[in-house]
Amino acid sequence: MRHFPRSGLFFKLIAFFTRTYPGGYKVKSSIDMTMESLQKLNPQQYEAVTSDARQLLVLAGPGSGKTRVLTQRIAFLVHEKSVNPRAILAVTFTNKAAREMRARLERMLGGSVDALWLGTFHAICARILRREAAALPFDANFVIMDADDQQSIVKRVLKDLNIDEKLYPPASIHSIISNAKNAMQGPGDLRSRTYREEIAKRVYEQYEKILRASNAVDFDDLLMWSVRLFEENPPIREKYARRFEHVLVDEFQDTNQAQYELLKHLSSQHHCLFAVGDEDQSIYRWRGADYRNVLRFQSDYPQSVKLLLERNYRSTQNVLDAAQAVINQNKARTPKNLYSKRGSGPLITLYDAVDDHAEAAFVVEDILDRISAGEKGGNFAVMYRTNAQSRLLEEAFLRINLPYRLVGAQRFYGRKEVKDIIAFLRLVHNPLDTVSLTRVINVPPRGIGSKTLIDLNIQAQESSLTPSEVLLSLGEQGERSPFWLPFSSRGASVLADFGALLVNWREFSQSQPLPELFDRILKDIGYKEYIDDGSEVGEGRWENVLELRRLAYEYQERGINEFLENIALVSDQDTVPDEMDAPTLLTLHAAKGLEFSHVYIIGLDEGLLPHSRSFEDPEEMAEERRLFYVGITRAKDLLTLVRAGQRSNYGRFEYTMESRFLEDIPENLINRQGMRLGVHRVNPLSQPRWESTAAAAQTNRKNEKPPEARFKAGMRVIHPVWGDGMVVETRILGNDETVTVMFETVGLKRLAASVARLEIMR
DNA sequence: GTGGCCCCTGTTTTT
DNA sequence: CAGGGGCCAC
Repeated sequence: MRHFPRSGLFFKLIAFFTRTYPGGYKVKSSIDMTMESLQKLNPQQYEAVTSDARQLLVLAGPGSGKTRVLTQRIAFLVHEKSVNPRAILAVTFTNKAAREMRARLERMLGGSVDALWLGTFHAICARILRREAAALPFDANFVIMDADDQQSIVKRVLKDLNIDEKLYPPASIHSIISNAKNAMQGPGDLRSRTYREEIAKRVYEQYEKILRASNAVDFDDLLMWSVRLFEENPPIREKYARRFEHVLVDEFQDTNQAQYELLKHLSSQHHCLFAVGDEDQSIYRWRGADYRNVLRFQSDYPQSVKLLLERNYRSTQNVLDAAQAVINQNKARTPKNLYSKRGSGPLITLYDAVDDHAEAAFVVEDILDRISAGEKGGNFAVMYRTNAQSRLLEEAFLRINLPYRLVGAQRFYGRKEVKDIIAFLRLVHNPLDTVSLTRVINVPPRGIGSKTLIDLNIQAQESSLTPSEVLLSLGEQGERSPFWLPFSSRGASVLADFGALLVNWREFSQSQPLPELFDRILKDIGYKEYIDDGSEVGEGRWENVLELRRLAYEYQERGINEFLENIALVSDQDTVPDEMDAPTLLTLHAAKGLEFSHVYIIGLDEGLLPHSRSFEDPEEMAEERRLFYVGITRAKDLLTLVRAGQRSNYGRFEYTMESRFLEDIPENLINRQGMRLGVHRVNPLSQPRWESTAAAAQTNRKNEKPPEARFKAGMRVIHPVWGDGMVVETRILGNDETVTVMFETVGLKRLAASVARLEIMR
């Protein structure tokens, strides 16, 4: 290894030079953050960043600065090894991580690093496939089918093949297809020893036909086709492999077979592969991730160097001890000894709530108390196993008027109204997209039911066209279209009407920017009237559409293609509103890679965490444990574990058993609170549930229940979270005062005076 | 042939 | 409690 001077003077000196790299790339270093921060690395990190080993495997415990190492490594390569940024490829787990890393690199290197390839596997693959479309069975503006689309394709195929959905659930058939793709298997590679396998194979074949006919790929295809492209086209592979002198991957433990092979292809010329990961944080087995890639890496690259990062910079020792106690129960792992120099810190709280409502109430009240005491809202996170658990939390947050941020792309993009509009846009962009066509052809209802749809498909098939082409012909030529006669007169005219809309939109989109097209579609189909029935729910739906519209605005310059691609590839973490200083609600999966000062993990009950679906399979149980481990290790200072003695699973109340994982945490690290110690304020069984939680929220706020109006319009007030504001309106509702305040930061809010802790300013 | 209504079922995690 | 599918009435 080349010795590398660590003297501060030297670093400051080189900071004044403008360096020129082979290939003409220039970076002007102003303040040399690269070198300055290099000094702050611990010996292991320093070794990882500066090592000359061609293949490096960094096994990094949680909070050990692995992202930092990755970023520094890139900066080091560019700055010290004179590697041209265009010769570097770095793979991150989320788009957000990629964005942040790019920003950090630009700061460190003092210039743009546009030439560096940095993104998720899926985004990188999409980029490659669009570039190399000429060698592929689809063209460059293919659309990407999401999980929903995939499911509906499978359903359609099952219907076409006359297969009973009850016997062969679409989800399970789809997972067979997905697994096959992750293992680089086509329909022909699938075994067919059982009837079930035979079915899956046949569905797979048809499924592929639909994708190709739609000029579409699914998530798994992005990876599979990229690998296949490289396998079957050595010149193309060499082009990329020659370019990428250095390939770096984050979250390596969560790569699947296709991703691993892709990495090997991409680094097949220079063989410089830098992988960072942690077996203990592998939580995506169910989607094909295989932490044994870590072992494969070592046997594929016998020369590779393995480094361990064990020093934790994030958490207190109590948190780490609990985490270790939990993960140590898993066999077959590289033993690590995490240590922190942050001191033992406070005990871990385990709160035993009577039921799920009390669970949510406890969390929210605890957070409110701490925020009121001056803590920043953004320091808090509440984590759970299943998305459904967020609901009670949200209700509790709303009840006490505390803003929160909910993480989850599905939450937004999975909504019907959002999916509808996206489907319209996709259809305009790519009329071959039959999945989208089927989705929206009768939205809002325009008289195109199943019979007409079947006729349309028959017509299309008989003339070897796609349904959209038939539709467009009807739309353009009306009665003169060759397809007019075969339909019933009613069918022909409703189809022609919709076809005409589509024709217009397509023309319109040639000359007009995306937001204009967006508005035009909404107007033409009367979408607002369709979804907004004036109710609160309806208004919410319309607001979602407007939110999507706002997003479309951001893509005015970049265009519809990028808009659709980014929508298809958003990850949950991409949806964290960074600018907002409020507690974060997220699944344990979405929490990977993040950290918070205060972490609450709720639902520590058997069946939820660990989830009941993992009971039979020890491998899955081990993954549940890792998931819990990931959650625990997100906490910097305070960890609070919460469970509920009973919860309403589907409609009915059920008693729960404490999670087995809790037994593994030594008692001396835990401070037990809740039901068992009689801390509960209200007996939930004596009253209706909603009242008990509302009452709990009230009684908890000790004194301030105003007998009469405390506030007046025009008063200046201050809120612990939203800051300064002015009272707009106030009125007495029941035994409480409702105040409407215009805040400088968040605008208009309506608050209950007894709960909101508004302070009047002079 | 379409659309609305009712019943039934079924709950992990997501690029 | 919600979404989807099947059935029945216009």
